[in-house]
Amino acid sequence: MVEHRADETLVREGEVEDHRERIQKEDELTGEDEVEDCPECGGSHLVSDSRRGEVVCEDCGLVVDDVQVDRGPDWRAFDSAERDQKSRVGGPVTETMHDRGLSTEIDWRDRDASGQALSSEKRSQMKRLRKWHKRSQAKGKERRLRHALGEIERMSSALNVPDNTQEIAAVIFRKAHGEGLLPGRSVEGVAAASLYAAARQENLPRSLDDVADVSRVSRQELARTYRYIVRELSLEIGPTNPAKFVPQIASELGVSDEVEYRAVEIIEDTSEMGLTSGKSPKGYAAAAIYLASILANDKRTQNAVAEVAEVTEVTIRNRYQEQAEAIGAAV
DNA sequence: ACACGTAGAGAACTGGT
DNA sequence: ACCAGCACTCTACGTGT
Repeated sequence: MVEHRADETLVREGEVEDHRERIQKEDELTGEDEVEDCPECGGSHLVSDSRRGEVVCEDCGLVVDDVQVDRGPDWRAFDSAERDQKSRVGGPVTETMHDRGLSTEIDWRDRDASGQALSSEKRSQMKRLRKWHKRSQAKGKERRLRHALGEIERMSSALNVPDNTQEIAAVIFRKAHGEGLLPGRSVEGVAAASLYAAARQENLPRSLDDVADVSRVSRQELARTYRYIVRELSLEIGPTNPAKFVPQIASELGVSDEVEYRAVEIIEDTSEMGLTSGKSPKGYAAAAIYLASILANDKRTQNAVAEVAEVTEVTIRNRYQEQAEAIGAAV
């Protein structure tokens, strides 16, 4: 009864607290902090997320600055030994290439760098080289990896998934591959599931349907594979905290700060009682805002709230009554 | 107009076999 | 791997204020 869907819309009981702590830790690490006002809506909820390299307005969702450059190293070292180990020079090593980008390309054309045809002696030498190069590159496992990473890249670009999330997907796939989770499952399915898991981990709003649409597997297979790899790799996928949806909906509705504040309060209080478990976080947030708008004398109609939150009135009705009862508010 | 309730459909999860 | 059962959401419609 506690969790009956692993869908993106779900909140799992017990994970909420853990997740909150984790988010807090992450925030400390990445230095997520408030900056000026949003040029679009004037809201004061601009948040700089250096982990994702974006400055985003929590009110209207505007990405103010997505080319924020992280000038620091992409690793952290705590002593000099570690620094020696992690520091590196050379081309960027990327997880999205099957050999992490450490490849050598040998052109198939028998031309030298200036376009001149090669001598026959050189030609046969190149032929030998190509043969061994291919053999060393793409035998068995490696070929599958390359196929999968190609898939991840294709789906990522179709879904507008940022590069770093793509890299995370690649890491997840490598892990699944390394743990021997592939036999019996399609490479495409695991690749798609890895991408979906990466998006979930990064809190990117990509639904199962979105990913299934661009993948070569059915939604069902994707969901099954996703659950499987999450379980087998013990991936920590946080539940979606309903409170995350509050600023967006509140600002679109144009309610007072008090409503927003009280809505978050309602969510926090009631989720402690396990009311969010199994419910759609967005619908839950919408209901809290509706209830808060009544309590704060800044009432919006169910219809209006339902519209901006993209849920139905029915859902709001059901949720807000539970919430009202739970916090002992007479409505 | 707005709020409320309900029925039936549909999708998705758990647990059992 | 399939099936039954089930909580949840949605659509649709009727009723009450």
